[in-house]
Amino acid sequence: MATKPYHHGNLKHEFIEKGLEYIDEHGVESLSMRKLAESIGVSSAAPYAHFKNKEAFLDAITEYVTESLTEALQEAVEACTRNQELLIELGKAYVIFFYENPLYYQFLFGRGKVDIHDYPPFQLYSEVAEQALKEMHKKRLTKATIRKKLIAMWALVHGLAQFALTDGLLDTDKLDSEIAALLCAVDV
Amino acid sequence: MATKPYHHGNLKHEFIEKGLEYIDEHGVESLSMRKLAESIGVSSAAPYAHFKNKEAFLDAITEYVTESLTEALQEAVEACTRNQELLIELGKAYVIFFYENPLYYQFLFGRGKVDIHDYPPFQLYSEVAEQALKEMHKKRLTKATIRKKLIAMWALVHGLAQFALTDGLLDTDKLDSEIAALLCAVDV
DNA sequence: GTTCAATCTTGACGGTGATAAGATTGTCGA
DNA sequence: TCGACAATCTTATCACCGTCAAGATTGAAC
Repeated sequence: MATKPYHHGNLKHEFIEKGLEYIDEHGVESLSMRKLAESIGVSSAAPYAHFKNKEAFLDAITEYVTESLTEALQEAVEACTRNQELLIELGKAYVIFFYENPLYYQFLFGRGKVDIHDYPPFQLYSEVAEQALKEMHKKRLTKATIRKKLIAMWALVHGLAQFALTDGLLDTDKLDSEIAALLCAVDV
Repeated sequence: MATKPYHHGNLKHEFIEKGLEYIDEHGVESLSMRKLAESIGVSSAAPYAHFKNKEAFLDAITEYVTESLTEALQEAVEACTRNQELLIELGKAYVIFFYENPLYYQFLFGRGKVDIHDYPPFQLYSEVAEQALKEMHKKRLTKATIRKKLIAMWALVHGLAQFALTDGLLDTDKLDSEIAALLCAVDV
């Protein structure tokens, strides 16, 4: 029989993976390093060779979730060509990401670790949306106007994500058209 | 010298008050029932005569914060008469509430306990805003349109509150006009 | 004044994050 | 090939946490 090796080999990665899974299922509140370690079959002190402490571990997961979200947005960008569509598709991708993983929203924004200034999803959104806005309005917009529209659109999308967590508020069958209609309320 | 009485007399209230204070200063993450009990000068098991467990205690604080927010909105309503102003003042009150107590935002929405369907601030906002919208448009709006506008406005305001937590994104000197300008981006 | 329920203390339990000390192993240069 | 070294893991332990059971203290009601 194959006894398990003393060195796991990929413990850091498996910890993040299992942590992600746990948060997705039960939320971060009841997550413990010890339970995670046990479920992997490793001692309770093992993770501390890879993460300074629990907070650093959760930071690593935050980074992972943020990357996933950025990728989802990136895919939305690549999947469409027209500028008007682009803004809507970006918003949809953002809302749907959290609609499909409601506990990620709590995890991400409940820890107060997201600094908008250094938040890749917002950076990607800003660049893409700014470009689209400029093309749509043929460069007639001032910087201040663009900034205002960007913040308004992003805030709307981010707020909608919170709504998406509550059942029944957004019609899930028509999530696409719902979001499109709402985004159109902002005069872009 | 006056020895402290065996019965505190108002422990439940003081616990909520101290808990609120602690969350406002340090956030909910490091809050412990024991520390709170000690700071009040009572044994660690004392609070459990008033709260079933820690979660129930935090629920009580949630209720308190929610009430405070509702009152802030109510004051904003009473302080202005014109309908156009009303929508903006409501939004401002909401954003400023969390701008002044950033950790409340994390506490409230990081626990996943806020059910929009039973969230007094949203109910108040909905009633007031719906009334204002109807008067402004002389009853020409369909129910679907009103619903759409309500959700859009609320989502925008709620998203802005998240922004307000990040320094520098909203110009704090001109918070009033900033919010007004952003809300005007929604075609109300 | 007795009784009773509410309130508080003491003491304990299992679970948690974290650290120190030591065991095990892969790696890399001599 | 071998020996050192660093990385990784275990064991044992610590202080802290939420929570409960048992009992002490008290105000209020009869």
